[in-house]
Amino acid sequence: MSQRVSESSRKRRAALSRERVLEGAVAIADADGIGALTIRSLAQHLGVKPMSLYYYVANKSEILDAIVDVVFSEIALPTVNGDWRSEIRLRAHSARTVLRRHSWAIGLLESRTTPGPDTLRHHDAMLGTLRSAGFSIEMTAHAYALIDSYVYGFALQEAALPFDGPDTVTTVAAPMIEQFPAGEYPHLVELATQHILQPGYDFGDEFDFGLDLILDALNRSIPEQDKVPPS
Amino acid sequence: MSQRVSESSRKRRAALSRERVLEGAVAIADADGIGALTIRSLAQHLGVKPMSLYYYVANKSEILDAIVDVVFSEIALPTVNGDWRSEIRLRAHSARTVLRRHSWAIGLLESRTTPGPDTLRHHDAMLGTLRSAGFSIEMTAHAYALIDSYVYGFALQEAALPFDGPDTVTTVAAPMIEQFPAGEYPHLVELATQHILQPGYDFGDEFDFGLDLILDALNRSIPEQDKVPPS
DNA sequence: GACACTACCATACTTTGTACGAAGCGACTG
DNA sequence: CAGTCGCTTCGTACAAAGTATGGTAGTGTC
Repeated sequence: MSQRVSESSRKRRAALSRERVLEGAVAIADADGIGALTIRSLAQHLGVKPMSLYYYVANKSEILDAIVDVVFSEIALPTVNGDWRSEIRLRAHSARTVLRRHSWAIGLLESRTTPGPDTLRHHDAMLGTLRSAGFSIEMTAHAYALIDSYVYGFALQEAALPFDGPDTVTTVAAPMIEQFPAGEYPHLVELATQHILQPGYDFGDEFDFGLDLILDALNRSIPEQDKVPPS
Repeated sequence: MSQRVSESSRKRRAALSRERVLEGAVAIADADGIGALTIRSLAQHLGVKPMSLYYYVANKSEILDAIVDVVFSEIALPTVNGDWRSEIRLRAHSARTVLRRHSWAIGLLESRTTPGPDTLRHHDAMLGTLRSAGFSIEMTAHAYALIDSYVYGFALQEAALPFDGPDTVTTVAAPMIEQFPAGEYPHLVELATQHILQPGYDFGDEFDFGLDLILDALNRSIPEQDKVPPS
């Protein structure tokens, strides 16, 4: 992470590198959203001129592909040791945390169809854990599609929530509800006033309910004799 | 909602309207992706000049908000009559179908935080169905977060699949796998060669497995005396 | 000293969103 | 019938963004 270039070579600034470009891209997207990530803003962030970046990346699309892979690299990998449910739960929580930190990544997933090496490594570890737990190949496909759908979908919903930074549920949702045409959305109002707007409610807490429900139900589908006992 | 302008007024072209603008926007996004949707392309599609659109929409962001709402309006609403599970299943399938037709919508969800009227109506109907089925308010919140996470997440994964049009799984996945460093992703290769690349496999079929698993598990969580019997 | 290689950059062109203001046209008024 | 008003459409222009093209400065090699 430090420069080993002689001080004379480049005035004072750390040398550029593909990694520094990607790091900078993630930093900008985290701070100001993916919309603020432009070649020019990234160059400025790095203290160079726009065209310099093209020495390290072919184009902006490649940057987007690469930072999605960076995001995957931050998600903790499950291992094949130990209880499969706690392993999967751990990586699910890790995925959610990472996707919350880089919430722009979810929107990118839809358009990026060339998975990077870290993404592939990630999928492979998940599949390995499920197979070792005793799931058949077919069941592994079912389970993985289910688990990842849930994790990504939950992250997507969290990202779409209108409160992110200083705003709280109350400051945003309450005025919104007041604007509803009277009686137009009765159940939405009921849920909001009687549950979501109550002090202490946190949408993020819903995550564990669904995750455990899914993992428990999946556990029931492993034939007894194939089950790998928790170590 | 119909034109009361005399035929002479505008040469031959149908009169512009906010609806026609949004329809056009959806058509372009469906055909060539959300990236192809520009003010200029949309204007050309409608046979007008770019600046004309700004009479009906404030800016492009409003168009994006609005077409997300259009997508929601296409999803079938569940009713409160009948078996809640089949109602929810129906709308889940509808949602998946619609999100497949408009796969660009998923990527937009993350950035659009101002739900439109059709979106709200949709949520309200879902909540109503769950409440009528006998779920407590708290349980309804759990269930809805779970169901929608799954549906959106599944749609997101489908959208991210590299094969969409004429490409089949085989033509895309097979060469991809061959490029893997040998032995780097053993479980991925196992799953691909022994299951996914087998004739007849369709990722879309995974949807029902997860959906039924979730609905059955949720059903178990309704207290017996609160259950509303299927009509 | 010629050369090549690496890392960075100046210029300029294209594509976008959109601000600003005007023009066409039907309806209504006098 | 001229004038004017409001609705709808458009011409022009500019700023921001991606990037093609072709440098150039520094460093090492023979």
